[in-house]
Amino acid sequence: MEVAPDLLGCLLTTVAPDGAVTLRLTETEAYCGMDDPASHAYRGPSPRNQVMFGPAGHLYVYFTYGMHYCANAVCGPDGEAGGVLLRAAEVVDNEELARARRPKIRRASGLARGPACLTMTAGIGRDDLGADLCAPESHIRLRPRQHDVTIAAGPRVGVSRAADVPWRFWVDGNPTVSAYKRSPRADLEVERGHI
DNA sequence: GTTGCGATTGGCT
DNA sequence: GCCAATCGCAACC
Repeated sequence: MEVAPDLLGCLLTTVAPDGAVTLRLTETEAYCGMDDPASHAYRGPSPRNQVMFGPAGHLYVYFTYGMHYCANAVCGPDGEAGGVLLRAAEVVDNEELARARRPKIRRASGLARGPACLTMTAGIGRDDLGADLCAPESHIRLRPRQHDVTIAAGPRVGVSRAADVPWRFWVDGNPTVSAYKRSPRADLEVERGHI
């Protein structure tokens, strides 16, 4: 959890056959392993989530809604399943390639606005599951931020459980941060809780 | 073996 | 603002 705000402003460079794109992270969301009902790791290790239980600094990629990929930076000690969902970013290098990958997006701020948009623009897919984010020779690298950022925090997006914990972090005022939409299921959970 | 639904997006009303 | 698209996981029967 503590890592999620620290990732804001960090640079994510992905190298693919068609070129390299560098993103600056503007929105992240923490998922805290087996204590977190909203985490994929909540019910223990499985073939799908095993990367989350491995050492920190690797990439956990999952496929959702039959069409989208989302990416997490694994954090926390080996054996504990901590992850930070990369929700949004701004393109800082090779906007031309980023636009080529997302031809229907007009505004630069929309290229990596949302977790699945981010993976599309970065060229991240299933093959990148488990990639080492820290190794210098890795095709996906995460580098520390070079400038301070103003951080805001709030409830997580799109999760049906534990949506009330303020584990979503973003760069305050940044246009690439998606507008907050509360999960309809989260509302159901809240209503249930009050009845 | 079957079923329900998801850490979503983009297009249409 | 609402809804379809589309498939893998995991909870059930």
